[in-house]
Amino acid sequence: MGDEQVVAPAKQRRISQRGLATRERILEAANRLMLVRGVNATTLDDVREASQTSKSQLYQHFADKQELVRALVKYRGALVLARERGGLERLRSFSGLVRWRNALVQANSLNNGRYGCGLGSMANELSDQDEQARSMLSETFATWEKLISDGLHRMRDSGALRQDADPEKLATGLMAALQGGYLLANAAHDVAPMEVALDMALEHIKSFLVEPSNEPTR
Amino acid sequence: MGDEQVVAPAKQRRISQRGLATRERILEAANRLMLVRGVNATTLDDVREASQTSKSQLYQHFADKQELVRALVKYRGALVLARERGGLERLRSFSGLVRWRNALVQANSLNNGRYGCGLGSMANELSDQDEQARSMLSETFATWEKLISDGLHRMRDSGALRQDADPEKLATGLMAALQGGYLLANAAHDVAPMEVALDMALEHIKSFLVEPSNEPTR
DNA sequence: TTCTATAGAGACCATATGGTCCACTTGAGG
DNA sequence: CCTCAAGTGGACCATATGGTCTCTATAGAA
Repeated sequence: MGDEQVVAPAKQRRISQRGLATRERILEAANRLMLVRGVNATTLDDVREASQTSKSQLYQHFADKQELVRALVKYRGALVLARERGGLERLRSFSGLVRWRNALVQANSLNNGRYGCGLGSMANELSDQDEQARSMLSETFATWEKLISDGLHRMRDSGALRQDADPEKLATGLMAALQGGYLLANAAHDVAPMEVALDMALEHIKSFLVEPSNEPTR
Repeated sequence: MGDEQVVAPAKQRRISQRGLATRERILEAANRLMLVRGVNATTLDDVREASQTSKSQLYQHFADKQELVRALVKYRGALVLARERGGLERLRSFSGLVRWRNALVQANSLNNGRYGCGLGSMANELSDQDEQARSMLSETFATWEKLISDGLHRMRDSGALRQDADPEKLATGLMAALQGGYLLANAAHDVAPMEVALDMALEHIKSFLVEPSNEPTR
């Protein structure tokens, strides 16, 4: 052994558009089903049926269920981060934070609080079951928090936030309030707790504003 | 139909000490296993083995797995509420809140952030799967929050908290921070996020103190 | 058009898991 | 001591579920 890596072109399997589309369809179906039923309560047969594919497709694209789940963690993480980048990368003021809050609350209220956060629920279910998934989720949360803390840094640099504000801690606190809010809202089937939680976190951030604004929190 | 309820003594099955002990053993084992593996990932055989019982015991005390899970929801709820009553029913000052925070953080740090809150994880897994369980969990959260808000009410009545403090909202916010903290800590395998989250909530409550104390947050 | 590798359908398999059943044991009341 | 219901052990069953395999269809390169 030693040179087969050089000689063999790694058996680079060609992948067609059609194949890619199928893979996408599977992930999309898994995403939908596992959000409402949870990962462990969703069977491969459910996914197969919902994605209009066959067993062989599932196993052509994913080695086993665990791999599908891990791919879903990436997929969902990418979705959430893309959405959040849209709402956070231009964040420069407290009112921007309020708009961000309102968007999350409104989206969740459409489900009456149900289902919670796609990342949070996976984290809960997988953290003690799949170390690799846990690690990816943890990184995704970190990236998400960074989007927030970057915005807070911009606010601090521009003088909107006081110097003694700690953007990293504020971001972690806000994320915890968001996740806890999702969880309580899901248990209550009511967005209200999520609103209260986010408002608390925003009030706390507000207390670091240089000149306390009179903007309504909602 | 109409009088069988009056006539029949409801087939009141005698239950012996021995039987009760077995039931307890089953619940205790289910509690332990399902906390670390999750409900759906724990099999009845796991529970049977861990509780040193047999299949017939399981089905003598619980109609099916769902009933066992519902019993566990009650069991765990009672445990948590008993523990929390101990820490909260004498709550009369901000420093009491800090002690409460410290106890939770220390307990969780023993697991390096793992496992999260027994109620929160069940809520996440069961809310979209078992309406009855969800409803019980939601009530348990409400009772838990009430323990907190009662304490805050006492603080407000005694003049420690300002009149414009809203104990119910503060309690919900604190609970969300706690649950979100558990979740992030579990994903990170590190208590730190939980500490930050709780500290944020406590800072927020502190901002309602009549005379801002200089007590350290930890 | 022909050839070949990928895409796809779905029968099939092994096992895990929830759930049933029956025979045996135990213990408290008569 | 006898009796009988509660308690217990564990074999057994049906099915769900993850996973494999084989045969066919399709599409792009030559």
